[in-house]
Amino acid sequence: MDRAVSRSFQILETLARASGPVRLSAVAAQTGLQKSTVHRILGTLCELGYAQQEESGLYAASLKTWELGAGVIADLPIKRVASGYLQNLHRDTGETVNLTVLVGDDVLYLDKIVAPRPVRFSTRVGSRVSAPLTSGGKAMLARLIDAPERLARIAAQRTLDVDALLGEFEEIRARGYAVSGYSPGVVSTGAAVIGPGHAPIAALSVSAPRERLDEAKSKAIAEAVLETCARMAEAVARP
Amino acid sequence: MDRAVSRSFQILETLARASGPVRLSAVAAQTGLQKSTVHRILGTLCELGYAQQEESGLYAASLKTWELGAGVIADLPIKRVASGYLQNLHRDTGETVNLTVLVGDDVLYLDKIVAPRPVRFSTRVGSRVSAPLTSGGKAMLARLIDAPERLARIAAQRTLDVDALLGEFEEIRARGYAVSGYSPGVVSTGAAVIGPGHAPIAALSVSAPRERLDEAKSKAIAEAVLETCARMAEAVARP
DNA sequence: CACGCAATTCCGCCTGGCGGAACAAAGACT
DNA sequence: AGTCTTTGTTCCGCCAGGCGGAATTGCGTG
Repeated sequence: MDRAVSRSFQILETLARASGPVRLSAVAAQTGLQKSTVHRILGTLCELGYAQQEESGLYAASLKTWELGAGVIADLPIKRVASGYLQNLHRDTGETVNLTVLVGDDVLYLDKIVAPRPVRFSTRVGSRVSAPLTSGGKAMLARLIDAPERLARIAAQRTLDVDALLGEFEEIRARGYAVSGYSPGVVSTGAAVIGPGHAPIAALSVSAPRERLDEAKSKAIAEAVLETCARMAEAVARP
Repeated sequence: MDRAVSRSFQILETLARASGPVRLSAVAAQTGLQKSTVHRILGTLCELGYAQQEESGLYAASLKTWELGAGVIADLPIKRVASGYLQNLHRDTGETVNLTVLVGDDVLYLDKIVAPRPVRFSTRVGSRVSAPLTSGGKAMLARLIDAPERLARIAAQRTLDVDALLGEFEEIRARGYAVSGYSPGVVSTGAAVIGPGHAPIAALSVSAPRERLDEAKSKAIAEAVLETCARMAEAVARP
């Protein structure tokens, strides 16, 4: 395990996570590394173009870091197809729509289209949330045979009503979509995109503030999500 | 300059750029590194979660790499505002719209919304193209005082008609937008978003296949681009 | 002007990265 | 089936390069 490599990513991560440029000593403090070590590695990162030093001396991750990441997602089959379906879903519902995948026990937000009047507590593209807290995450988990084990593992780390969730999963499998409201005042409706091999490969979800929803609109959204997921699954199956 | 750090990014870059998983020996060949070195560093990258090894033995960059990049763009003022304006521009024109920034002498594609019937030769989000080849790039360059020097520098590396471009820049400054057709059969119309400080901070452009364009539509697109850029500049100025 | 904090540089110690080579495993070709 | 090739992995001795404590410089502040 190359120590310098590990440290360089530790440092780049703190830069990327920070909002705005950050001082050298802050990086050192946050990573627990020696200032001189951080200085040297930041020097190399700057030389390589992954970080930049402002005139003020502060450091920031550069767009080259973003480019690197953009490269890995570019040839992800899901992402290539999804964009069009996301647009359709957004057009049909008029609300904020999300594309997520399951990564470990979390849901990772791959893409989103925000509504003209966006919801307040909005997740960022590139952020992770514990899967059972989100509609898309629940929709995907419900389609996995090892869902009980997964829930048990997750419950070991955060309070979670496993039995209630397992019951909810039955319901989700029956009607095809999941509902969640972990952000206050926001209702999310999500469904899984089933890949060839019957495994959920992604989820689409629609998030709307509760006050914009009545029964009819909720139903319309649920149907739109289901319909779009089905179409997208087809598109993924035959390239 | 930490050698291991530099090498680890070299390796991760080749993984990210590749389409699909890649074999260890291919990485070694492409980077010119020793197999054992690549193996060790790849091991580290896997441990850190930035790369993954498939059952078949092939290696690929992981979504964590994408997450890292997503973090740096998340708090970029331009990107935060742009999304809505991109959507508007797409709705108003019905064509593929792009958001680019100038990085060095290249234009970097930050975001795009593709038309239902997309153009054939489409640039990828996260890719770079030499600035003077694109409409957005020309629109931004035309607003820079050191444009002549920049063009001269770029011309040293690729064939470029500097004088013609400088003339074109006059025109671009006069009417506000630039036109380009470096992809065969595709016409792009772009304009710069001027930040506080009178420097171009980004560009919006619309790409459409020539056969879908008549004079009226071209004019409408140019106006929509100009209008949207102006509004976006306002939005960036006052947070 | 003096103080304090942050960035940078220095330098000797020594660890951890390096790469050639050997080994194992999986195909490919005859 | 047997051989040959190629690829992934492991081993190990050498020593360059990374490490970090401390000293120095530079900047902004009271």
